[in-house]
Amino acid sequence: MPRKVDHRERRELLADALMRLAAAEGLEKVSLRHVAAEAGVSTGMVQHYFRTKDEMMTFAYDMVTDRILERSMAASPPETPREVVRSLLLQVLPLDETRRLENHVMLAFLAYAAVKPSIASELREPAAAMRGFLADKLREAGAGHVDPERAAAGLLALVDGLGLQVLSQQYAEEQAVAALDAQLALLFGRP
Amino acid sequence: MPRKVDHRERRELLADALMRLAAAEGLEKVSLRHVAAEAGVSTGMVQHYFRTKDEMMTFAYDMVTDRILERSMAASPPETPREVVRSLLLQVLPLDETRRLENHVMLAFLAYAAVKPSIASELREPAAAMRGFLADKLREAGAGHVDPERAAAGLLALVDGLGLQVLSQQYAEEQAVAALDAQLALLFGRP
DNA sequence: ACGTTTGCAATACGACTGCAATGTATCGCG
DNA sequence: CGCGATACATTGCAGTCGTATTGCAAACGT
Repeated sequence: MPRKVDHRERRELLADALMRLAAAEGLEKVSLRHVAAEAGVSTGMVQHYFRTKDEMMTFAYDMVTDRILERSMAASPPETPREVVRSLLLQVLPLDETRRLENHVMLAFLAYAAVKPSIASELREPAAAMRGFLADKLREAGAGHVDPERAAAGLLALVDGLGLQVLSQQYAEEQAVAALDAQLALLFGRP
Repeated sequence: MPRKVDHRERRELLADALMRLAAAEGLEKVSLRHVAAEAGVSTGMVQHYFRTKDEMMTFAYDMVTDRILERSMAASPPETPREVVRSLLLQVLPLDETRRLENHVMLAFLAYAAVKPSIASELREPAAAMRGFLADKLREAGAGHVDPERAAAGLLALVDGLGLQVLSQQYAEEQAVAALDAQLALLFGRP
């Protein structure tokens, strides 16, 4: 049995347990032992697949960003640029359980990255990519009277902030969607 | 000597040490001993003024929110509603060292509150107050074509998101200010 | 067939944690 | 002048943490 395991699969199993734990009890409760218990395995196995805790953490973070991008690309049949922009931004908001989990992990990692410059740099590249993609779509949509780059950055900051407020239960999900749509209406005009 | 100490003052001294620690090394490094060391006192004294760690944490959080509100109220000579709005929102962005510290603490607490409903509820009230205040100013300014409540919520989410990105070094300070001004221009028209 | 590698379990270690208990010095008050 | 309350300091405890070490069974290469 031992030789025949998929490394990637095991690591994702453990990272999923980590996410559940982080979303339910906070990042501070994430320890090798707790992750092992949540996943129903021994702590030794966790150590086998992640040599250090930091390795486990960054793997989980990378997994989350990958999944968000993946999902954003997936659910996009040929639509107008405006619809693409909206559906992408909706993928970032915590509107269902998986996205809630992802937002929790992202938030925890952002708080961590705010203090560890090494993590912060790793985080900068995918964010810039997404901003560029958004800006292109905005240009296509021809929201002529605003700078696309700035508008893209503003939209991303907006959904980040909205996600923050939804997670901390200051704001309901529908209100967040409404706020996003209001901003899109401001940029594009009424649909 | 013992009887003649100002309780509030001592607690703020300790909370300041906590903030410095949280901003420099992350919330996870905040422990009774570290706070004591940072403040240059014994851990016993910390225990004397905060019976539990949670008590210390919530005090620090309350202190931060109080200071932000205080500062927002203070630096407001009679101005146009638009200027009031802008200066208030600028008070939230991490544009100098004290505000950077405060943003760090707020971020860490938000991540914490996303998991502890009890903290989240304590956090909801001042946020709603600020939103209401902002909405009033927007009404005064007569940005007629948008719902003031929604615009206020959107602006707060925007500065939250911008703060997040500035802290995690994805975005420079001037860019954040520019993004805010762009949004204000969108709402109010060119100054 | 067999030794090496891989997958995992169990345990031990030193550092650190929040917290309680205890001791001691200093003040206000009767 | 006492005497209780306040303001600390010191120490100890039970627990958790990340990590290193060791052990062992199963699969593979030869």
